[in-house]
Amino acid sequence: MPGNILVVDDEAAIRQMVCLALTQSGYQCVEAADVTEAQARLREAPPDLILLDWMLPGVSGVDYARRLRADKLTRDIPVILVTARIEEEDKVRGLDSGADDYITKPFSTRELLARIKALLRRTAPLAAELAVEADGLALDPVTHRVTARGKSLNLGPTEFRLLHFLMTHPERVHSRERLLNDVWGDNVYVEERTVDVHIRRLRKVLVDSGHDRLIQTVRGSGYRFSAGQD
Amino acid sequence: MPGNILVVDDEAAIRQMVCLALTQSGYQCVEAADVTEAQARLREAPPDLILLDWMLPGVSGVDYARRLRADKLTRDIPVILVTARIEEEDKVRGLDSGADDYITKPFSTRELLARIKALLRRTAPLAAELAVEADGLALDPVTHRVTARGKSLNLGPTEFRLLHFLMTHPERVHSRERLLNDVWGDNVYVEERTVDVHIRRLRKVLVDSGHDRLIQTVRGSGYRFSAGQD
DNA sequence: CGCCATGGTAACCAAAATGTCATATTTATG
DNA sequence: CATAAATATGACATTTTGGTTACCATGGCG
Repeated sequence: MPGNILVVDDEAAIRQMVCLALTQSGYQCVEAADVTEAQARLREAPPDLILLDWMLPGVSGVDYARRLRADKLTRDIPVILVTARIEEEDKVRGLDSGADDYITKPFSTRELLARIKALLRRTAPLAAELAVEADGLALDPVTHRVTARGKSLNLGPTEFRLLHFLMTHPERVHSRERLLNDVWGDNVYVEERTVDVHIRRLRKVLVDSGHDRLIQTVRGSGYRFSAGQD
Repeated sequence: MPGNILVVDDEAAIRQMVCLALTQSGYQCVEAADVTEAQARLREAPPDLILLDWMLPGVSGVDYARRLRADKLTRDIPVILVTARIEEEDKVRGLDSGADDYITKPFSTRELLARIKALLRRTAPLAAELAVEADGLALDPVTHRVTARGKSLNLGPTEFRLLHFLMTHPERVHSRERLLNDVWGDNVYVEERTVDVHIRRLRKVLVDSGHDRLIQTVRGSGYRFSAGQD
């Protein structure tokens, strides 16, 4: 369970308050007062999430966020931008700094924790190169291989990506729209029903080992991968 | 569409002014003069947001905010603290108490409305993902699952939305008209009696675990979800 | 160039969901 | 207790949704 959070804020009081709340909730917290310090902490130990103040002395938070995105090493670390005023909220939202979420000051620790939790849950499975396993069904992104109880299966590229996405984001419903975005990629226009067909093809391959039951239809909503019960 | 706001302030004049502004903007407003009264109103019908005066006779607003956070039932209700003056120290203390935002007296209704709107917008998507539980009946919007004491139930889409709405707005009567608006959506025209049928279908699923008793008929008014007694 | 693998779409079918109505049942009230 | 109003219930027709298959387009490759 990842829980390493880097807090970048120039106000010591805020930093401490946030870190207190975070540690009390079971996260590890590392503080940095500015971008330089943040870079140093980053090199020591890459965090699982960065909480970044919008206003920083020297390089602004937004610019730094952009820089984080540009760097291959930090590209995949989710960022929450902390902004000062409500009025700026909309402005910030429009900017493509690459932040994954925003929170406006003053904020409650409750809201902060909720957003951190939500973001980590959304991105945590993004530990992309790791092999996934569920109920005897194993998928290895590196070797590009899928096995069901040791027996190797043969999937097409799209089915592979689809299964990979589902396995790394289990137990939640994914609308066809989301799947198209996340598996097919943005700015790809295909019919939503195409998802059905690929789900079908995927199930077909899995049916021999009985793993097709892991891919569940949620009528009216989409599909879900679940290793647990029905 | 959430819009139920509890206003806690000992000055009747302020309360009334605020409530007037709120109702004119389409919110429902419930008043309370002190913490005791607030608790009573809270039990009747949990609001979607609480506007809380910092200075209150007896228990202070900050302390009360903390207490709201401690209680599982009220934990997720966003709070705006109304303060007379705000200094750095108070700000930190207040943030620590779990309030989500501040507004300093005197304030314009415009600012108040802006903050309320912003806060509701900020917390709505978060709230939409929160799992709800009452008396062994659990509903998780993310996985789209409903379980009664661990046993998973099967609902149709409409029954799911209906139950979700009822569970997130418990302890209050919902007219058929309101339910049609909130569950079916605006600009959908169906007979009011249709609500009865879906209530019926929902109850049918819940009857095995005995949870059907949580959905109560209020003759002449509508339906109510109540985890406590009838 | 023909073959094959892959992916997208359309068409058809089955199942589920939904709205409405007719009828039964309950409840409030005089 | 009779009556009317409100609600519950079951049945039905219709619509929506998803499963499945067939077919076509594309692109790599011998």
